[in-house]
Amino acid sequence: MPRRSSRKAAGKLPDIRAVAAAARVSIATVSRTVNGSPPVSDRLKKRVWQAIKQLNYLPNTHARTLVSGRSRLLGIIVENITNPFFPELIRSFEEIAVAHGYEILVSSTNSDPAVLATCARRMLERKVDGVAVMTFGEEEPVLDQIVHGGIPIVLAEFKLDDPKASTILLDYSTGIHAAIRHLTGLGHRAIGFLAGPHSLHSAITRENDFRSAIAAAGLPLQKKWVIECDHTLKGGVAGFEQLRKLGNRPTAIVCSNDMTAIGVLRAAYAAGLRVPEDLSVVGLDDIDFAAYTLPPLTTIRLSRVELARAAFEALHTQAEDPESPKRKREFLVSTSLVVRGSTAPPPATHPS
Amino acid sequence: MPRRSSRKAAGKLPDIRAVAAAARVSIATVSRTVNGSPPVSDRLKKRVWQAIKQLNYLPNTHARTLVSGRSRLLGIIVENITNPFFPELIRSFEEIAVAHGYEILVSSTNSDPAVLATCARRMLERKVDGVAVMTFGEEEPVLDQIVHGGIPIVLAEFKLDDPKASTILLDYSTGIHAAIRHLTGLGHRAIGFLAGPHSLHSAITRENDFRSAIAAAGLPLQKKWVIECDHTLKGGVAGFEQLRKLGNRPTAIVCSNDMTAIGVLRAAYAAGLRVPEDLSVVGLDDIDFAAYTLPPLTTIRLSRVELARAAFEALHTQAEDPESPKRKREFLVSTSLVVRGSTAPPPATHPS
DNA sequence: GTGAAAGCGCTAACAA
DNA sequence: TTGTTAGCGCTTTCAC
Repeated sequence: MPRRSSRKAAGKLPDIRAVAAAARVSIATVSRTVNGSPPVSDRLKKRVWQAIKQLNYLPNTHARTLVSGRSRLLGIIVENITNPFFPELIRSFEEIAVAHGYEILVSSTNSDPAVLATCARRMLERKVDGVAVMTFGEEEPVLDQIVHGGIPIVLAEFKLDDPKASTILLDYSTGIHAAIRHLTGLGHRAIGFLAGPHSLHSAITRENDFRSAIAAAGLPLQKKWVIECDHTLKGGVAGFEQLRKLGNRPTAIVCSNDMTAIGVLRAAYAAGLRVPEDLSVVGLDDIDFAAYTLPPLTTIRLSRVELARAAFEALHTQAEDPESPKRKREFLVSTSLVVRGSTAPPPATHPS
Repeated sequence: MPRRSSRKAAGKLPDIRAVAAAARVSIATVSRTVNGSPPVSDRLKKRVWQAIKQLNYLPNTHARTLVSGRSRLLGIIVENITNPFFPELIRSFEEIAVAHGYEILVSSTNSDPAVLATCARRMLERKVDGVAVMTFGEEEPVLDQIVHGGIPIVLAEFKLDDPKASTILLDYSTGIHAAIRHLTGLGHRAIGFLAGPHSLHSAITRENDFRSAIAAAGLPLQKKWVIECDHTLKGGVAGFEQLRKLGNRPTAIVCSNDMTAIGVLRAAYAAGLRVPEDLSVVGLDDIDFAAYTLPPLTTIRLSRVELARAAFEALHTQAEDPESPKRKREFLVSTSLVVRGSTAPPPATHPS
């Protein structure tokens, strides 16, 4: 086995001492070189890098973390990894994090507070440098744990009164108002809303924004046209069924998220209704899939990239520069309407 | 601030020494208690747990890893997290891992060997206890690095000649043969195949299995009906377009994965063709979404749960019990046909 | 059963 | 500029 690693006792990975020995310098010099800490001469630097390459040395992050107190690990806790919105968010977050030399730890709570507690514990044990809590729910009590662990935290739609906490505000209003204007412009006056579970802040905010947009459009709000669903595809199917059972159903439906809207598409098809000719449907999120439903979904885009970027920035600046007084504590991510094929003028015949 | 943590100097998290002091025992006893190592009397055990609870103590995993050499961290490298198959796989893998007290590190290579190399390096630095490589591609050279790092590894569809390596074999053949039998049973004789990128082992295996299934059915293979796509939805759209340009197109199309099949559904709709009346479509994977396409997709199921379970088992047994001679080195995950709405008898009129 | 003490591999003071 | 050394928080011999 003519491998470079055969020089040392087999089975043992090279450590900083091995590198120091090979480069004939002290371990401090190796450490400095690896970390780019200033005072190292080019001559030694070169010798060290050569030894590192030769031995195939990789620094042990655990040892590093132990002494430096920084793990370069970031946690992200999402509500439900089954909803495509979240993998997309995680992916953006990971890309940014890895580009900055961080690793990420992912957890999905499935909206279960007990699971959230476990997640928080796991993050604390692994000494993450920050946690992004993207659950959009009722989380205050458990989060306490993280905050008291002294770890930077960033939340979506939730303010925590702690210097280590930041908040990302989601401006659903802009997108939802645009959607309603789009619909009324098309001639719709009967507009329903399939809401998310009321246990989520975001769901309530979205519903409220819908109500105010309807009011702003001068439309009366039909109470039974606002139905609480659960942000899943199945929930959307069920919600639409409920709406259909009503004597008069709306000609357009706005949904609290895309999965719900896709459920409506599905249920409408099963009921023999054509979208958008017989029924207009609007989603919210603009998951990747939305462009490929049949018909392509008109939806309110909530950029995962922006959200991930804001979350990372909040954590990163807090971790790097905790004292900075000018550190941003609040971030705003906006929404916008994407018009595709699931909306059209209402049928000419009066709706029943 | 009447918090339990106020007893110690603020700002500092309780460590094992603090617990030992509070329980009036040595740190060794605390360690033994936490780890469930045998010789600790119930009396002391109780005192220790009480102190732990009281101080809200969490062991530092990095310190633990440093001394024990085990990180309880498992890596999973996937080909493309954008394909819903992979988030679903990751999720299963995570569930199993967390249930066993492991944490996971996720990486997506996007089929780029350079990224794979980076991933491998990241995993090595974090001292993972094992890596599941679910890229289904050409990876031998880089993987060397992991193997030489002495870390257990499990690959999909790829055998590595190393005692630390295991393999998961995918039995596509069963499912694909079942699909062809289903199609011929329906009356189809003109069957096309939209393959995956030839850079992936799995894509080639799937294509070969298709060819042999066609032969087994006694059908002639139309060469131009086998088209290389790229396992994406867009690729499926393009592949179908190509097929449609042919004078005579097949009455049924089997796709190398579900995303491709969904692309075909989409493209067929755009072309004014009805599925399954005018065209039958079969996918492969059975991603969660497949049940909700319009129409629901008939597909060959490749269980993510089984795959994840096999991957975890391979890594876990190898990590826990490396010497065991009876350790399984090969795992088999099978496939099966799920008949839904995208397949039906071919149109009565002869295909052009 | 329990405790004292020796490190795991590394960074950061402090000296030189 | 470089080297020496003292831990980071924990597990694990080894004595008691």
